[in-house]
Amino acid sequence: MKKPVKALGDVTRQANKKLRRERIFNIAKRLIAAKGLEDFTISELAYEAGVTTPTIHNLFGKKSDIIKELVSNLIEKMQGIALNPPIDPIENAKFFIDNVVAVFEQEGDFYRAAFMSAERVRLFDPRVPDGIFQRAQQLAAPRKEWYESGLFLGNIEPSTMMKRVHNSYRLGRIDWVSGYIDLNQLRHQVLEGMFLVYASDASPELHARLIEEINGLISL
Amino acid sequence: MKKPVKALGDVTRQANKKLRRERIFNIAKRLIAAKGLEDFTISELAYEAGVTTPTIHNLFGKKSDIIKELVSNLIEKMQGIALNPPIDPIENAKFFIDNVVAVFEQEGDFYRAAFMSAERVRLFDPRVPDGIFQRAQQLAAPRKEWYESGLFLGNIEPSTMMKRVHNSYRLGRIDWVSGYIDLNQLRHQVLEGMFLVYASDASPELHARLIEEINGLISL
DNA sequence: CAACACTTTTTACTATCAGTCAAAGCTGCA
DNA sequence: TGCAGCTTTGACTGATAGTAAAAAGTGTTG
Repeated sequence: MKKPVKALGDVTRQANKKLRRERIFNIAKRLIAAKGLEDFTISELAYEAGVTTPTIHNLFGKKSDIIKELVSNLIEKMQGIALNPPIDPIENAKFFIDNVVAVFEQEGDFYRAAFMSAERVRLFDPRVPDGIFQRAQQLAAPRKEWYESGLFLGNIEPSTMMKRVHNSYRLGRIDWVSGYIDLNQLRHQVLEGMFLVYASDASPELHARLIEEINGLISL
Repeated sequence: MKKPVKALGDVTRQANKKLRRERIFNIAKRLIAAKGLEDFTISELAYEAGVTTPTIHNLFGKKSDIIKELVSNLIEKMQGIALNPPIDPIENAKFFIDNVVAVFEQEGDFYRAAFMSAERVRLFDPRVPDGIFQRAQQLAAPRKEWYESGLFLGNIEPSTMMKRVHNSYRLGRIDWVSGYIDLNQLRHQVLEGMFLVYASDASPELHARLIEEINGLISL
């Protein structure tokens, strides 16, 4: 029985492979973002990358593996968002969506491709306990301080508020990924949705501020 | 020059053809609803229908024509909706969603397949003025009476309320079509969303009633 | 710098998909 | 029953994902 032996130049080879892989992966992102998942073909990717199709399969596995990889990159990046949000609900909402928009703006192609892929593989299935959906939803939960300080009246279940806030973001994102709205409209739509949800259980003071914010959005 | 001559038995033939077509079209709906547009193949449809693929093409044209037909059927059905909704906002919301659920329940396969197809061909693009989206959105507009009678305070633009109400329905429908939620959950989710939007601009009396309704939903 | 050992790419292939065409088969009526 | 025209089918094309094994390439070491 022979031990399997690593190639002598394995470290260098792996590094090179990673570079090649990265170069092709970026082309894949661009193609998926530009044409959608349906019209993204391995053969076109191979052509654009100047290699043949088996090379793509060698580097990435199946087509669905490319999609999976996009998705896992997405999850990684999304976990870096929204770490130190402001205390005020209105500022909090703005902080959240501004962060999201900034991230999307930087790598729009990638995010649109990744979200398309994610929907396709049902990554955001809300029925999975502890799945991505559940965790993302938690981020939308109203803070305890908002109830303690009387900003929120507490007549509506916090979990209900959370779901509705998350839904505002979710639909906005779907519309953006579908190409129906741009990032400005995304920001507008998500903020409007969040403010309206907050307004449904806000103290008179907060309610007045929210109304002002909502009406201010329209004029933009 | 010969006149093209209709077959002698043309009337009977056309009637039979319509029956065959309908039978296969129903199988197509079932397959699309069950597996999604991506995994719906002409060959499987042919196999399920007990014919060969050219027959499918003869009866329906291209695969995209089947999708188009689903979409045009959907448009037709949606135009037939002539509602006579109750005056009270809460009853109005329930009336709306109960109607929707009843319709979806009756022909679930068709509606899921048709909505998938509609998304695919961007039928619901909100940017098209006077498109389906815009017209559907109008149905969600709050009534003038609600402002005149003081049920709604009028601090938030009616058009804003309309958009948010419509969005509640829209996301619920997307989740149902995607298979994430069933019709009961759809009803729950859409009502919760509509009530929360209403609550953001409701008079104290209406607000109290809405809170009760929202909290009543949870226990179901 | 040449030879080796292993990696990487490619050539050539299979299977499945949508879609086409002309020939064979069938149907409804006289 | 015979036939005109409709309907289905066998046999095909071209595009797609994916695979196996031969060919080409690469980093290291003597």
